[in-house]
Amino acid sequence: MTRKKQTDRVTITDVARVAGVSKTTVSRYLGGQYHVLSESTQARIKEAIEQLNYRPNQMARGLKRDRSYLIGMVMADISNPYSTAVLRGAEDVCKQKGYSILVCNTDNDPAKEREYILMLQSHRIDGLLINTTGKNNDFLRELANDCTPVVLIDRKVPVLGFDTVGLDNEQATSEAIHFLLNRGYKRIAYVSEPIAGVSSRRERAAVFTALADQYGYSADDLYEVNLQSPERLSEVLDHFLQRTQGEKPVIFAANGVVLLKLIRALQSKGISVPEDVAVISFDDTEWAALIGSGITAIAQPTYQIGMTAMERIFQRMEGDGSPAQNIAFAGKLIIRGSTPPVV
Amino acid sequence: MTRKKQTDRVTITDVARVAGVSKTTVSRYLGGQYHVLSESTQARIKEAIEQLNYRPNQMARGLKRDRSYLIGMVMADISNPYSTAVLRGAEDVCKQKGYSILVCNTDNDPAKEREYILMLQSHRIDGLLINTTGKNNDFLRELANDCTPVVLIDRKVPVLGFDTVGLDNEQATSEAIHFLLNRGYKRIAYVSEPIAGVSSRRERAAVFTALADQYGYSADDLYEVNLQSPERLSEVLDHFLQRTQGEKPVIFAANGVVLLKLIRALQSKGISVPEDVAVISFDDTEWAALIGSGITAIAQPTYQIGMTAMERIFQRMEGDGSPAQNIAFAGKLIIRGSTPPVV
DNA sequence: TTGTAAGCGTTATCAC
DNA sequence: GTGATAACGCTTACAA
Repeated sequence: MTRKKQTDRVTITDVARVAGVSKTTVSRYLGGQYHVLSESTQARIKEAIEQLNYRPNQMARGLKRDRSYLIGMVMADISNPYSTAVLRGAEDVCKQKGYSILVCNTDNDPAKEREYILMLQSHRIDGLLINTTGKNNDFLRELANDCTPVVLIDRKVPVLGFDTVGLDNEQATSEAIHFLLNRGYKRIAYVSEPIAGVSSRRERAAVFTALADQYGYSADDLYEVNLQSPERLSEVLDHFLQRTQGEKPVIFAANGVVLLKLIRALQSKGISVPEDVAVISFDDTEWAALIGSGITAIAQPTYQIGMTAMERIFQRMEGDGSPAQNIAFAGKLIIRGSTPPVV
Repeated sequence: MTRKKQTDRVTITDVARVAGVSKTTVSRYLGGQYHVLSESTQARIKEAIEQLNYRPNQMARGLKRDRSYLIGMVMADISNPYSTAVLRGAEDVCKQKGYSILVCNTDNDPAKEREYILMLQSHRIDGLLINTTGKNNDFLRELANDCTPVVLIDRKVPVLGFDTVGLDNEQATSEAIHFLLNRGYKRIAYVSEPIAGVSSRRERAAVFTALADQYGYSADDLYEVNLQSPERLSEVLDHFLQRTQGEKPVIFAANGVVLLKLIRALQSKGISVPEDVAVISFDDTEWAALIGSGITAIAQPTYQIGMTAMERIFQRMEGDGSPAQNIAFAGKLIIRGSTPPVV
């Protein structure tokens, strides 16, 4: 297999030579300025390009035009199906505009987040989508002085003038809790990953707390668990279920990852859903319907979130200077067998 | 919020001016050639860079050095957890080397695959990871004439001299079938997505077929289903289960996505696992353990597949001209409740 | 140890 | 309609 040297790549100069015109003319053709080109010239250039299998060099083009045709996407956890669903929406918009996406996974590590953002800046990305770790607020604030449009996904950063796209956590959480209350549940636990710094977690938890007094369940049953340590979740379950005095308990998982660990913990303890405890969760994962008689879940319009976020980027790139928007989509409650009416 | 114009970006010239040295000297500093720089010069440059918050422009650097520091990753289905797991492995290797990944999702559409590859070539990616749709063989073959290292993931392309990284499908399938036979199963159905063009599907199915005569199960129970149409899967189940004359049947799902649809179909038909039918599957998805008493599955070392693929890319970039390698990792059978011994 | 100058592959400005 | 030519921000001979 012979390998062509990179430097042997065909350039606009080659095309110009073969077509018998100047680089400028070829460049005009590439730029789609057909109205200033004669038919015959167009035809000759077209042929030369095909014959040579020419592909314009985006680095050169980008250097000159001060655009990279690259969008950065920094996600806290790419393994979360939420992230890939958002990515798909974002990508479809990008593709249509001739842009490509640089994907970075921070693993919820703020240091990685900073490093990746610096790296992306080096590539002169034209836009940046961030699902932030929530622990780089000062650093992110500096991005605001930058020229590059930034859209935050799911997680907001206080004070900043960034566009934000995500779920209407207030509506979704409230709807879910009212649903549980209507079904007759009086003892509700809310289990979340660590809330500090992550706006969506905070917003959801706040609704749980705010409605507690009003509706007579205990705000104390808000549990933060670090999912790295399974013991903690086990303790939380013991603590909560022990407190349920005859009343049917329900556990509200703050996202799909929590739900996964929760189900695992319940199974290992021999606790049945929904006989012993009811379950409801954020994120309608692909497998939620398959667990037992199905897990009641709040579905997010993830694809649309990705699309919308990317559309904001392009609007900003095209000069939209309006104040930062906060776009929140409604969640949809999918009722399944894990939350039967309390008899 | 004031927006800096892109053209106001600080350049190496600015740094040189502030530090009171030439561009060349700054470039040497950036390139890490500290041995040719005086301590005081280094210090002044360092300070200037920090003061100005300078980030080198990768497009300019890339144009000059004929390297983009970009790797393309073209996946047939980014929604598949397999893809993101591979991505994580690939990304960790990249990050350490200062490279970034351009992620493209083809949705198993050959046209999209071609478009994305052309786009990536335009960006002059330094390496390309492809999990191909399997329907662009001629197109892919042309990539071999290119200078850019290509590594195929999971799915091979006939004849081509590309490095390949994936599962040892022969070993894994064979091991799983022998496991089923040892457990006493005599009626085995293998359910796969359309096999045409996808080497991993072909390899797995071939083992199922090859062992059929030898071990007395029917090679006719190899079913190809298009997962877009749920009816087809339902028909397959009817057909197969009707054929099982008193013998305990087991269904072998060719990957995690098939498993998902399979479980859904079984549930909607009221067929119990493992009472009515046993189930085994490729891909140890995060939820496999949670379905009923757990689904027996063949785990792939996905993270390692991603790492290894990316390492091959870098080895090729660094001049390794050895013949194309075919790297196949062993799968690991995770035995759960869905395949009890036949009594 | 440092600097000058050419050039990477494009596009933009100006001329014809 | 078309073409010279000068950038874009960087690296790299070659000089000093």
